[in-house]
Parts: sequence; structure tokens; C-alpha cells
Amino acid sequence: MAYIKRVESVFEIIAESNRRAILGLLVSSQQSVGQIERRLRMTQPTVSKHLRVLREAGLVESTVDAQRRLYRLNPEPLQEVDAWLAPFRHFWSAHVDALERHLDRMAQINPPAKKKPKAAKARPVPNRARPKGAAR
Amino acid sequence: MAYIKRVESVFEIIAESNRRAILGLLVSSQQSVGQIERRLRMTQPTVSKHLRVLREAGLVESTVDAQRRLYRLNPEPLQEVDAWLAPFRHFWSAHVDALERHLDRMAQINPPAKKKPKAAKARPVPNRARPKGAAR
DNA sequence: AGAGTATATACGTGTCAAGATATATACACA
DNA sequence: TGTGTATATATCTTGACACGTATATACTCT
Repeated sequence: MAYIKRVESVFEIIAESNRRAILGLLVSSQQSVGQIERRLRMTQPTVSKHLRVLREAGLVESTVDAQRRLYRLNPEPLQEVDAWLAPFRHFWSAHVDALERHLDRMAQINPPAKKKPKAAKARPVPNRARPKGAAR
Repeated sequence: MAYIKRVESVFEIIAESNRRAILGLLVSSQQSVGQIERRLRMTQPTVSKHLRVLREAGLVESTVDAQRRLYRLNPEPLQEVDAWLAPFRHFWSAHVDALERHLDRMAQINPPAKKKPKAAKARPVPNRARPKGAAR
């Protein structure tokens, strides 16, 4: 409607779990809207809507194949996230097994639910910069 | 109010630019609420509110120092983001100068505005998986 | 042309988050 | 004790977003 388009940051885009799921699907190969719809158990308009957001953010690209549209990944914008993350990596830099835990989660691509549990709690980490006079 | 607490994913948490700014501030060293407030030009309640969200997500921890609270970073939950990003890295894996661009941006920590321009556009990347019969 | 398939879009609705203002709480210091 | 400082929280308003339903558009095949 308005002429000015709401420019969303990549961070806002991947904040949505369904969109993350879609991106995750496209990692392996391109998919049609219908495939995504079925695999992620989302309604067709919902998929299209998310794809639109992803498309406008440059995270996916589409090709017309007759009646269907094939969507493929374009993860370049994710580099911004990767870059933002950089300074924080120095903190845990030691060893990360989180990646493996992730891949498991990734295998069962199916997070259509609105809220997911998740429980990562804080294990004290090499504390740089501690408070000085914090007694009592 | 409600007994059930809304468990937000880390992705939703860092979707907010002010919160990313706060985390960015804390990378260098711990800060009091007042310092954050001044540096980021946010109102005090807003800062406190965001800090609460970050605290409940385990991204920051606080220590009492008389009347003030010193907040320090705990980036462990960010590992989830890092892990999620992993599969996508294979795509651009080549060479990333995005990190440097980021560090510059990081230097002028001050994104209190709601919408920021940002313009990262898509430079064609090694296209894996291309559509087959897409002609018209 | 007509029917079926695939995808996009228009609306209406409910939920929720962010910010502002006002106020409560906690501590220090005179 | 009273005052000033630092931070948290309550409440209200506003706007954005996600989803569902209905519909439009585009293409294929007979």
C-alpha cells in the first residue's frame, strides 16, 4: 500500500521459526511451494507469504516452472548474522558441540508449532570482566 | 501475569536492534543500566525492559553494586544461532569480508532508530541446484 | 473453451511486543 | 530521617505480524 517498503533486517526475518524451517529445507535442494507446504505442514497462503518475505529480503530466489515456482536458497544475506556473531565467538571459542545438537534438530524439520520449549541454561563461562565491589 | 512464561527463542530476542546494540556494548565490558541508557540514547525503562528479556533468555547476567546493577554478557545462548547458521556457511564459504564491514559498523554503536536502511544486495553466488525446465 | 492444478494476494482478526509515562523500590549519604 | 540517585515495574497505546478464509491469477491438458 504505502510506497515506502518496510525494510526488515535479516534478524527479524529469521526470527520466525517457519521461515527458518523453510530456509532449512532449501539447504538440501530447491523446492516448489507445494513441497514446502506439505513437508512443513503449513497452509499454502502461509507458505507463499513467508516466501514473499524471504524473497524480498533476498534470502530466496524463485524460478517459474510452468504453474509452479521453484524456490532456491540464497544465503548471502545471512552473512550479516554471521558477521554480527563474530565478536561473541571469542567468548565460547573453546569447543562447540552445539553444531551437532543442531544437526539432530535439523533432521526432524518440523517446527510449525508457535512456541517451542528449548532450555539452554547458563553454565558459568570464563568470566571476563567481573564486578568489583559487589558484596552483600 | 500468566503463570506460563513465554519462552522466546534466541532468534526472536536478537531480532530487536536495541537488544543487539546492548549485547554489542557488553562485548567490551560490563555496563550499568545508566551507562547503556546514555550510550544508546534509550529511556531508562526501555533499557530495563530489554535487559529483562535478555536476562531471562540467559544472554546477560547482572550483579548488584549498591544502587546500580552491572550487566555483563553471557553469549552462550548465541551458540544456537551460530549452529543454525552452520549449514548455510557452505554456500558462501569462499571468503567473507563481511566481518570487517561489521566491525566498522560495530565501532559506532548507536542504532536506536527503529528502522535502519541497510543495503546488502545479492552478488550471484556459486549456484548449486538450478531449475531444469524453466523456459516459457 | 473449460476444468483442474499451483501459487499469489486481499481481508479480517487476534496476539503480542515496544515504547512512553508514571510510579514503586532500593540504596547512599548528609 | 529525609533527599537524591539508580533501577525495576505497572499500565496504556499503538503498530506489526501471523494465520485463516476467500478469491484472483496463471498455466496445462483435453
